[in-house]
Amino acid sequence: MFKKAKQNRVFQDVVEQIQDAILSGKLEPGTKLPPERDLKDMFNTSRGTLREALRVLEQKGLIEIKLGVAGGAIVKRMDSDPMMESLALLIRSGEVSKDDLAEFRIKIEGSIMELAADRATAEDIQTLEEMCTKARECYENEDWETFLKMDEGMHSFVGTMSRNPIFQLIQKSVHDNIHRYYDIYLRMDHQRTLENLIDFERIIEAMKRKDSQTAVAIIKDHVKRFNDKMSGPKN
Amino acid sequence: MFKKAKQNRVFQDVVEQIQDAILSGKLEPGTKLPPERDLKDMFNTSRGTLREALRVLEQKGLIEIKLGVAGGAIVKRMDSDPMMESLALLIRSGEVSKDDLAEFRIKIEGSIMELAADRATAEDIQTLEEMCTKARECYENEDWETFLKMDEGMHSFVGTMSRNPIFQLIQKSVHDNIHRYYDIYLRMDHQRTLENLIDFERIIEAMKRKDSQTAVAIIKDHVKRFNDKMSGPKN
DNA sequence: CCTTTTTCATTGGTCTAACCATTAAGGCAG
DNA sequence: CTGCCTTAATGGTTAGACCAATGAAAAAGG
Repeated sequence: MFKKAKQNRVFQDVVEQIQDAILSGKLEPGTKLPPERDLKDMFNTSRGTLREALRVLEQKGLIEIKLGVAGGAIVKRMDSDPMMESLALLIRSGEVSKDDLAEFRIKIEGSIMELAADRATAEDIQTLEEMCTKARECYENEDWETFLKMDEGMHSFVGTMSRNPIFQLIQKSVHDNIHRYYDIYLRMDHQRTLENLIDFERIIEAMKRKDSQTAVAIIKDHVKRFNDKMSGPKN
Repeated sequence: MFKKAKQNRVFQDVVEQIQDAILSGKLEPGTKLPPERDLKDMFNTSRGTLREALRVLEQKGLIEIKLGVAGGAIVKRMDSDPMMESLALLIRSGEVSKDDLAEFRIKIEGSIMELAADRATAEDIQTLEEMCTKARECYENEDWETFLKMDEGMHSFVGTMSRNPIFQLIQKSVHDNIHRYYDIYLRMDHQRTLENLIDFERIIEAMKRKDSQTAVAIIKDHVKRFNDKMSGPKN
């Protein structure tokens, strides 16, 4: 029936005022807020309290704070960093297991691939082909490090092709956390490397035929094989 | 090649130390941290700086701070609140549109339903049936408010049935944000109310037959119709 | 006149020391 | 026993000072 009466913490009021100003567009990204010593007077508070508010806003990803004479709090454009961090905390705290993440990744990469294949333009496919060609060169030159980057680049580009920012940021969050905590498994043997390459070549072919379901099936299998590799050694 | 050398902000070091202690399990949920005046001595810092660190940890959802004599910082069990907040900020800042969210919801509810239908136990289905029966009673008594709650409850329970915490928390985040910002569209006419009910009754039947694909198709169509309703009036 | 070095004012980061506000627990009056 | 009151612990806030980083202006050098 009732909501808990709001806590009367001064810094929270400051946070809300600045946050609302940013979200309502009154403060656009790039705008510099007045220096702390001015802000504290505007809000009629102390510098310590004001700084607690700024700390919260910084953590939320709404502002960025720079040092020095031309420094101060600058309104930031929102990105997926805060979301990546919350997901990372859920993983590291054990609320989310490796298998949960693996299962989630199969589904989400499937959904992304379906959208991407349906919406692929000729330019998209060409870009993807070029990345794939470069990856093949890395494979033949046995440059595994660059190969891994190209591989991740292709996954990421498929996310872009979905034309949906939520999928993009979720895929970014998932990949970021996989690289951060399951890095060991990415050092794969060469057979797997070749398999990855072939997967993407087949996906591109399917995209050209506008055959999204085949593309989805390939990527799901692709992720599933990676998960199996990951499930073996550890945990 | 190189990463930006870490900023030497004292409070960040305090945040990292406490965060690592929590994530490594040295500090379990429910543990009470020492009072600020003791902590500041342990970290050899000032109270202001320590409080900035606590503010960040509070924002991350790692601790909860209570007032009064038995108060202090208590280690919290991680939940989806920080993620819901980041998503809310992305929506409110305009980085994510209503249509993006709608499209995402169709895919994610489909994935969730597939898992839920595949893993449904007899008890799960019975619980869902009971919720559905209650919802029908609300419909017949024209108690629309309670009906909405039951409807959301069923969506949420399907999330639980997926047995995957990531899907659960993402669905929670999406629903929370829909209710928060698109509340108007939830006041639906009675025809739609009845449609919702029939959808769930059909989903339960499909689950009983272990026919996950039909269940997926129904929920996707269900969400799609809601989205169409939502797309009409505003924005 | 241009380039390099130095100076310096601005701004965030930290510290100290006090006082205010909230709350649980125990004591006391009825 | 009930209910009010006091009290001590603890977070919340304030004020004022100094430190550290940084970019811009001034000075020095070519």
